[in-house]
Amino acid sequence: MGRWEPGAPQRLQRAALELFTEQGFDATTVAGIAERAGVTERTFFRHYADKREVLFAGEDEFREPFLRAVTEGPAGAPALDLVRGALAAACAAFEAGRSRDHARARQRVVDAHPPLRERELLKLAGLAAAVGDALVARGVPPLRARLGGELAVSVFAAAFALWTAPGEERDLVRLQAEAMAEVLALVDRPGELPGQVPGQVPG
Amino acid sequence: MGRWEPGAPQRLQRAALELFTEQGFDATTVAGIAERAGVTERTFFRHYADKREVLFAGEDEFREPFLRAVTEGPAGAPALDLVRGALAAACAAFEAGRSRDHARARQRVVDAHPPLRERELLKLAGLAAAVGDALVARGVPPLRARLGGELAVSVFAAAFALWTAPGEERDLVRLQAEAMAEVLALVDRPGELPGQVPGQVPG
Amino acid sequence: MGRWEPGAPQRLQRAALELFTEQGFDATTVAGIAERAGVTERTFFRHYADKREVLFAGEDEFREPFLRAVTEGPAGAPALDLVRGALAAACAAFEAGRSRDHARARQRVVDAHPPLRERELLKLAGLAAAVGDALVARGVPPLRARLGGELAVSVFAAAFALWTAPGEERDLVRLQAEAMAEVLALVDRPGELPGQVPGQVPG
Amino acid sequence: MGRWEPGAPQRLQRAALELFTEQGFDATTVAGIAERAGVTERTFFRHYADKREVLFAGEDEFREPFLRAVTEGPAGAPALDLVRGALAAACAAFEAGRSRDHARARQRVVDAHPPLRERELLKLAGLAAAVGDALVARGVPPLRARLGGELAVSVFAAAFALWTAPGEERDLVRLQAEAMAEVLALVDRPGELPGQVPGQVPG
DNA sequence: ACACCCGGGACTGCCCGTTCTT
DNA sequence: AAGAACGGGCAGTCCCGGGTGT
Repeated sequence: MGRWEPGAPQRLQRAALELFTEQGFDATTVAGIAERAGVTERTFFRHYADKREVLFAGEDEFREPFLRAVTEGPAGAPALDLVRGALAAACAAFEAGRSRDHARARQRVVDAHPPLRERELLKLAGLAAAVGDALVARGVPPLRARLGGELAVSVFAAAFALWTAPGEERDLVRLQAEAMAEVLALVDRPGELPGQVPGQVPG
Repeated sequence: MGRWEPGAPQRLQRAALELFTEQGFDATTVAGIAERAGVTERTFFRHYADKREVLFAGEDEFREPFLRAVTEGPAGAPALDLVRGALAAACAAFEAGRSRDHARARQRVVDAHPPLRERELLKLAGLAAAVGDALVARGVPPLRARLGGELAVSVFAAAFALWTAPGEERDLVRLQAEAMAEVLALVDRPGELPGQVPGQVPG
Repeated sequence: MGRWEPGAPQRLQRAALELFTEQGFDATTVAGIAERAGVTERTFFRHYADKREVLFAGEDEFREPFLRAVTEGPAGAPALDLVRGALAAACAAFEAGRSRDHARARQRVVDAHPPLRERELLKLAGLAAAVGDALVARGVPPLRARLGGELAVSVFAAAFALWTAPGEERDLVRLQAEAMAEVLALVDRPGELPGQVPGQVPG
Repeated sequence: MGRWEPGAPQRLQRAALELFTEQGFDATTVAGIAERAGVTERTFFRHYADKREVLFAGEDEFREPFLRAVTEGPAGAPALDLVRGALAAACAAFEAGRSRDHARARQRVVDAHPPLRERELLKLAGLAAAVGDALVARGVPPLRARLGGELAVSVFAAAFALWTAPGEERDLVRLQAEAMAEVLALVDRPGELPGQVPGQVPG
């Protein structure tokens, strides 16, 4: 053990989320975050590449399961089924992670500040591209794969937004299923109506 | 008439695109851009809110037609048809704008630099949200509307990426139609096969 | 007039010299200099490229006369005479500049701190090279010109070191003449003895 | 025996020279040098006091012979003869050291980067001062001794510069002799003409 | 709308210290 | 002795904003 309190990254994350919430992102300085965490500004940047990254560290936790589900999905499955599997895996990984309250608090801050939104969108776009590449590796034509990746991320993001909305109690898997059903309804696919969990046949 | 050469914004845009291309985004300083444009650094920030914005000024040209097509689409039309109309309007507006060569050069730079990608994604996300809101105003349920907006932007972005790809010669409308067809194929809608322009019946 | 006290560069120079004298170069921070000068750290770097440069700004005052004396010296004069002329011009320019007390204080600090010595040596080497180039332009062979430039600077530096020594009262011209005489004595040139002003023939 | 590859200093020197050559001094980070050498940044600073020192380690190889030649020169010899002896000793020591190609590569880098030039000049100034002190110890008057030390170093540096010039094939002793002859020609000492090796009497 | 001067925060790099390990 | 891991502290650069005068 060194001379310092361990867990500097966690203290920095916590301090940053608090300060961003209390006074906003712009009004918060890295020096202020570091001070509250009991380290120097220099140490902040040793752990996080920039002021925004402190809210996004470890957000790739659900990236791996997401991609693995595509890569290891059943052979010969249509692209949409691979996407469905990926969404299910991502939901499972995510709900096993941080608490819903923490996710809500964090998302409130991110949604309120364009610089943080930008970072989040970049991460999501990277995930969408990775899913697209994985679909290509499974034999899906490139353009369709790209759109499949973006659709997967859109559905996930929509479900996540609902999950972190105030008052919402339904769980992530359920919300994601509803979002996917809305996509199908959007393109007017008969036999699946919005509000139903896919796979369940009415009547 | 002032003492200075007019057209500072144009000179700044041109200088920025050149320098970003020559030496990369990070290695280019605002002072360098201003110098090449023959103005001071301070003047740069009078015209553009930040270093990235110089590549995105006036990019909302196609935002208005996009939204108007949704707002003024035929009453009672299904959401997907409104989206289709918006895409067509956006393509028309875009092809009437700057040259394809300029778009290619600009897009090369944007794609190569994460900070510029972030800004682009934020603008697209804003557009998607606006389309979603417009769909809501047309009676589409909120979740479906949100996904419809993102789908519209995904399709447009995919078509645009192809349009600016080196060697690609097909026009934007055609590429957008193909992208939309791929979306339908993805969700396995019978009667429309991928690779075909929708409406064209095989054989 | 702006909102701020004018003369920021002068205040910074003065503050830096004081602090370097009081607490040494390393123990002095740029923030401390700026604070004493009543400006921010940012302003310090706007005026001086680095922490050392604050003691060397405007030191080229004697560079121009030095070089001009070589360039405009009498046609056909031997290299050593051009050097002599340059030294005389430099002495004149220097003594017309800041006070001897200031030069003493500044030189004490520079001599005591290797980083400042390095900067000084670089400036002197640049001057020597410029004199060498000027001599080449006057027809002196390159190698001899280079050595002539370095000799000129060596003599000037030696005289200057004496001039700023505590207790020394002789003026710069006199000291420079003695240094030059020592060079001649060193290479054992008959007819000119050290301690005499060159040109004066004994007996 | 430790677990690590031995010879870290050599690997660091090699890596630094390569990187400085490839991308310049400023663009090269200590972390980059350490990575290429297969050690950590911290280890770099255990071996070299700063980023520049890695190119100057062991450069004092010729300092000792240089000074010894002055200290142990013939009693009663004139200062200039002691200087000559020192130069001869330094040349011998240097040519026994690293290869001429390595010296060329290193010198190219040093000459191209002011921070490295500064360090080199400081080392040379230290040598000149030491030679001056040694001359004082041999009875040379202080001012003349100082100038003698600087002259010795100037001549050596000029010869070294030629020796590392591209295409130059003459050896260091020869070049040093020519430089010394130019000094004598500069002060117009009769009986020795420039371009001749001293001691050779013209036909 | 441009010039200039200055403030202030983000971020990087150099360099040093300590502690634990081998 | 040599190295890994972690943190402190300062120099220096860049982005961006405010103010004032022309």
